Amino acid sequence: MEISFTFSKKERLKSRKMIGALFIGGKSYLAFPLRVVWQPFPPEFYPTPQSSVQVMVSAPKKTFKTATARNRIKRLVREAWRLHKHEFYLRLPADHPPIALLLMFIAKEELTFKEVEAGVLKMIRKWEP
RNA sequence: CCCGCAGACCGUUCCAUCGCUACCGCGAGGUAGAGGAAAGUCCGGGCAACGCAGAGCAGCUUGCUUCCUAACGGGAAGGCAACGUUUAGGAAUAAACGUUGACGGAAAGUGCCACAGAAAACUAAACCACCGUUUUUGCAAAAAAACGGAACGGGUGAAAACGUGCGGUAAAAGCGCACGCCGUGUUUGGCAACAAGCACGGGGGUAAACCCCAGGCGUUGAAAAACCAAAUAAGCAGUACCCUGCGGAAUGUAGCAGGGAGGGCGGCUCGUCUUUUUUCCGUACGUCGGAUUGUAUUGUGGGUAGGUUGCUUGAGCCAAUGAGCGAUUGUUGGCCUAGAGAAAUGAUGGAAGCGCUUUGCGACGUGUCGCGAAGUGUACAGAACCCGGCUUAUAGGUCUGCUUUUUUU
RNA sequence: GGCUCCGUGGCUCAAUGGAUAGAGCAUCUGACUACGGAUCAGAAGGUUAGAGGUUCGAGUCCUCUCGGAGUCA
Repeated sequence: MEISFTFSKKERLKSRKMIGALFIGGKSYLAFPLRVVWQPFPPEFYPTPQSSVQVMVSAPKKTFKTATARNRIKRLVREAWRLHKHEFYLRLPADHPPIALLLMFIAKEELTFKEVEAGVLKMIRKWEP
């Protein structure tokens, strides 16, 4: 498998409907400082996902008041995912349906890139289909 | 020079690696990519949809004048008021400079003004003190009581019925006079707010209490709106709801048997159960035609998921020059400068710049400057249709003007 | 992105522009009791979210800021 570090529009979760479904019925687990929520796409889902994994990142407004702080957190998490997502792809069975993935940042203060990267690696290790 | 205040402006840069969004290119790749507040949403517009004869009422909102502007609750210039400082005056007050001002109307009306005080607003009101007359007491001075005069003084209060001074009087009072404040009318100056003069008058505060006067305002906001369009509901249009035989009725429109087709149940080359529409009309008497209702299905329709447009060339930016005290604006030339959409503009590493602290060396005017080292800081904050303002946040720096103090000459 | 509302002791709420902002629960102290509860008496606890203004006087009226809640597909 070719290792790619890109993170384009196709790999982002953009469907409002799928996001709503995630919050209602997604499976979740904790990998501090992240809380992971995920769910496979239903087979008849339209528009058909272009990638085997679609990811979104969120940071709560309650702990990070300013838009700048939230942007910073989301960029760090997205950057860590971009650099390590190929490891997740290796753990994914070939015949598995496409999945939607939500990474919620739940720490109370801003962390460094190293700490966020460790969290993303932990999250990939803990994932089980 | 330092500090402070006011105003205007700037508000990090470079390299490497891995990325993101848009556009261009067949491709390799190339080009562009947050702000002064992008923020708060406090105002005003553009734009869009819907509504709309005209006028008024209600509601909301603005409030010295003139000007600027697409418009504004914004800005400019001016007027007036309050406060501070200085000067003049015996004082009320005036002038100059600075700062601030939601700055129409309280002599249209209504309400309110706690406590204290005699009285908080009817040409009002007599608590103490003041003055006169009468009576009583007393040698007298005077005291007490009654009646009357009188808002000058005291006291209360945030505020006491124009202010200061002189006259006047038994004592007093805008009662009279001079100066001053204020209102109305009028003349002059000014585009106007307003100012000055003259005449008449006499006035508590509160309109960010009700209210009066004058001006303005249709409603809803890009989740607006237009287009394409899975799904699904209503509506509209079309099609289907059977075949064979027997047989009843004519005052009627039904029934029976078999077959076909669909569905359910039972381990199933069968069996069994069930459905094959409802209501009505007829000039038809053929088991025919029409209407209606229901079901199924096709099309249409509608517009959800999703997509496209709106979406960045605009009251645009820069420069020169003309008009204006100024806000602003005319002309000419040049430029194109983010366009995302659960939401891009980044991450990591390394340099540099700037500031602060500590410290070493040198210079001189002895607390500053220059050079070097170490540590540390580098803010507030992220476009969401677009503009014009206001308000709030902000490390550090630059420029201009000014007050006071200190030091030196 | 737009709109509406709210903010008063630890909690739940009052207060017409007018004295030192009041009530219940909770807290503390004392009494009662062998002890505790209940009861009785008393006390403490407030920058009325913050700042500025109007007024003689502001929790209340006006402006701005901060925080919170709700609502519109």
